[in-house]
Amino acid sequence: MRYDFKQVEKKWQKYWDDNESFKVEIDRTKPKFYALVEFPYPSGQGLHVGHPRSYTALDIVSRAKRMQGYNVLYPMGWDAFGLPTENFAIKNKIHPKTVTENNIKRFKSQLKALGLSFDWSREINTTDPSYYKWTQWIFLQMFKHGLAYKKEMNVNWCTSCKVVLANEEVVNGKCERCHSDVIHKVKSQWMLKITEYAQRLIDDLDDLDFIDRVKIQQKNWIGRSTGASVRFKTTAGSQLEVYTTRPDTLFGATYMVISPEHPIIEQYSDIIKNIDQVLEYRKTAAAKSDFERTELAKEKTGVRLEGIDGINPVNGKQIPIYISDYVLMSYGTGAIMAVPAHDTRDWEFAKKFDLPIIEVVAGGDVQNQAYTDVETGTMVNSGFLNGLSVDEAKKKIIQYLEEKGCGESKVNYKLRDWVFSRQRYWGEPIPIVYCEKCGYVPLPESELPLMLPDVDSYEPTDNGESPLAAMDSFVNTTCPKCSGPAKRETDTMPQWAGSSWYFLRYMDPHNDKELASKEALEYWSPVDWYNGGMEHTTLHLLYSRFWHKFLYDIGVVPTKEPYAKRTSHGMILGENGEKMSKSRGNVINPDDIIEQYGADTMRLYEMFIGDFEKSAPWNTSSIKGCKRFLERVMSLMDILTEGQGYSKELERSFHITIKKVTEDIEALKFNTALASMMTLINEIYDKNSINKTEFKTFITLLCPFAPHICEELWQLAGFEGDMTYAKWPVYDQNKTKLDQVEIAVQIMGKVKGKLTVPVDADESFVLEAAKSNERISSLLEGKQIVKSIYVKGKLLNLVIR
RNA sequence: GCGGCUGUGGCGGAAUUGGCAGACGCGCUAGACUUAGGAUCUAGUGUCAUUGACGUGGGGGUUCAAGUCCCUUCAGCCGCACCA
Repeated sequence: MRYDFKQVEKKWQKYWDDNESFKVEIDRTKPKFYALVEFPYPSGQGLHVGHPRSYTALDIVSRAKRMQGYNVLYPMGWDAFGLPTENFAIKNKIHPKTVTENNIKRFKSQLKALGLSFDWSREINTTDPSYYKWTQWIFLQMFKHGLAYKKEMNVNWCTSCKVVLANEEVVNGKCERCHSDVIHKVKSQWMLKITEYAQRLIDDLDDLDFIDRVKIQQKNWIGRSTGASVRFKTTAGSQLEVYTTRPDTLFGATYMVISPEHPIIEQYSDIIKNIDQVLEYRKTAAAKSDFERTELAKEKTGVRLEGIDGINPVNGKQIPIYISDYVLMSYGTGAIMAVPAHDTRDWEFAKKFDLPIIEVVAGGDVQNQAYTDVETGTMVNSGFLNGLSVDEAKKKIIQYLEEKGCGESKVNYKLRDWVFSRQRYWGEPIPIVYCEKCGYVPLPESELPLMLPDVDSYEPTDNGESPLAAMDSFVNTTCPKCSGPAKRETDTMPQWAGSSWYFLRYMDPHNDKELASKEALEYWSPVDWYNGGMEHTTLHLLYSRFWHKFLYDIGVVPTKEPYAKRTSHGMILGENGEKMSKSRGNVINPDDIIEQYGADTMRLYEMFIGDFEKSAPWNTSSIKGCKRFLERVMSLMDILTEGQGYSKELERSFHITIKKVTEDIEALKFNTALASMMTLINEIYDKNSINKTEFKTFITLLCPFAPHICEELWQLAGFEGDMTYAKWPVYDQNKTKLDQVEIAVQIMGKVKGKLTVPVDADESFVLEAAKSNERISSLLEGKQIVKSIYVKGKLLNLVIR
């Protein structure tokens, strides 16, 4: 039978739409299953071939789960605020709203052409005021709970986007998006206290079914370290506090270093004799971009603070204090004790400035190289610590510091608070008003959503102000508290705001009283399976876990974690094995593939391309294999007989295939699931007939992968009911087994022959059978069997002498 | 530098987790059908050698048995990076 995919696919896409086949409601008679894929940013380029890999995978899971009796929520929406849209709008003089609408239209039709089983009645859009009302509402709750605060601080500033960037958005000192230089600017910014959740964000990973590399990457990003806080007295009287992970090496501290921004410089500006030189160094450091700062990392620079020294609390020794940009103000206390013998950076600095290097952990050659091994080594030159191991010394020194009141154990995190302001137009307005009298005042919830106004120009400004700042009618307002004159916040939220909670909105997308009803949240939470890209591990995934934990704390959501399971797909590369990009000229347009081969073939190919979790190069000629397979599936109609029940020849193969496909879907092994169906169809053609029962099983197994053709065949074969909710086939473990198996006979580990034996034959039986085999017996002639190893159903290995 | 991952035919990739390496697909070779084929079908396809040997980046080890475990080394990819 001919396979007219164009007609078939159109027909069933229309059928699913007309019947709202995938629409779900709360149904307590069924177990629920919430499958989620990262909603796309509707860019002007349209869908990338990478998108369908993730969407098809969870579509397969969703379709299989529906057939297995689950009430499945598989939603889709648009993460539509963001810079590219705004930049396109500026360039082409179209309102970002219009650009967004057009892009969404295109994306939506592309997704529909793939036959994905989304519940479109739950479609959401982060730029819709009825959506961002609740994004703003969550921000207000954070503000009220002290988690959103405004702070004058040194921020990352992209010189091209003209916008502040979060630490997570700076890559190698460049803007993640446009790769322009990132410089530092002191600006007043809205911040979110993600650091308050650092420990819980680490701890709660333990109970989650996330792939390991996601857990590891999040833990590394949060960067917990344990050490001690130590307060050094100074010759100027006051104290200088440092953080160290190696308090055991305190006797080896021969100098101290403060970061260029450290406030002690202001404090002692009249005591520091070379203050001009110090301020000059600070100025130079500030002028460097992040990129230069890391680029120049090899060569240490610094200036000594003349006229002020630190005093080592364990031995009273006076040690010099330096200012250097290898110490960061944003970590720990912005000051360190330097132990050149046991820290590589301190060692380099000490060599350059000719400072003493005192060995306090034996085992290395500290004049030539810092010795940083903590596993072995004994304390030396360390007074009361001498002879102890590093671990013991740590405990003892902390005890000592606590007794003396000049230090204690301390935990530090690399994670910083989240810079939440953006100086751009196309984002959620921050619902805060500034009043001279009352300070920062939250908008009353009744005034939400605070609508993003139409402005004359949404060009970004060089002075670091949002385009909204130029709009007096928006800016000038009255204080909700005292009714006096006040000014609105004009920065907007970052793109990550709307996506930090969107999975909750899908549960109850049209609710105008709450972000979602208690009932819906209770029923659908948590997301059972969330698939998305590794690139979001330390951005969206971490941010949304943070928001969700906050919402849990204030009693809005019922679970402390949003996602029960997280998996990640590999990238689809260009045919040349490089990352697909316009500049490399290796971009494959999904529209072309669907046009030429059809959506089912496209879906199959994207799953068959390789291990789902690994990246794989696109190969247009390989698609043919999937197309041929579907044509062979269609042609099963030609050999279909009226018989019922599994035939003798195929029964075992069917049970094996059902088992394999069922298990592989759960395990993300879509490639081998398909391979097993290909093997089965090859067997069916060898036999050259298939009956009704077998056919039904086959197309049911294939339906999640290639739904259009299977629906068509379901109808052609005259099967009853809606295929979307057809019963998933079950396998019988006993029927996957053979009565007779072929086992390998090895001599000294090399295969020398094959034997067919009953599946549960014992060793002596097999040994006898082997001996009576002509070839084997000739090899055994004159030899003695020293040992025989028998693995049931697999092999017999004889060790001879 | 730190953390993580990968290395298997001409290509994409399988391998029940220590048990017959190369499933499945692409490509290729030969044949059939055909006015024709970039369609379809059939057979073959790791390498070398006429019986057998060698083969999972290299070297070593454990084991009756290693792609899988251990040590070592090389190559590539990704993430973080002066985090004290």
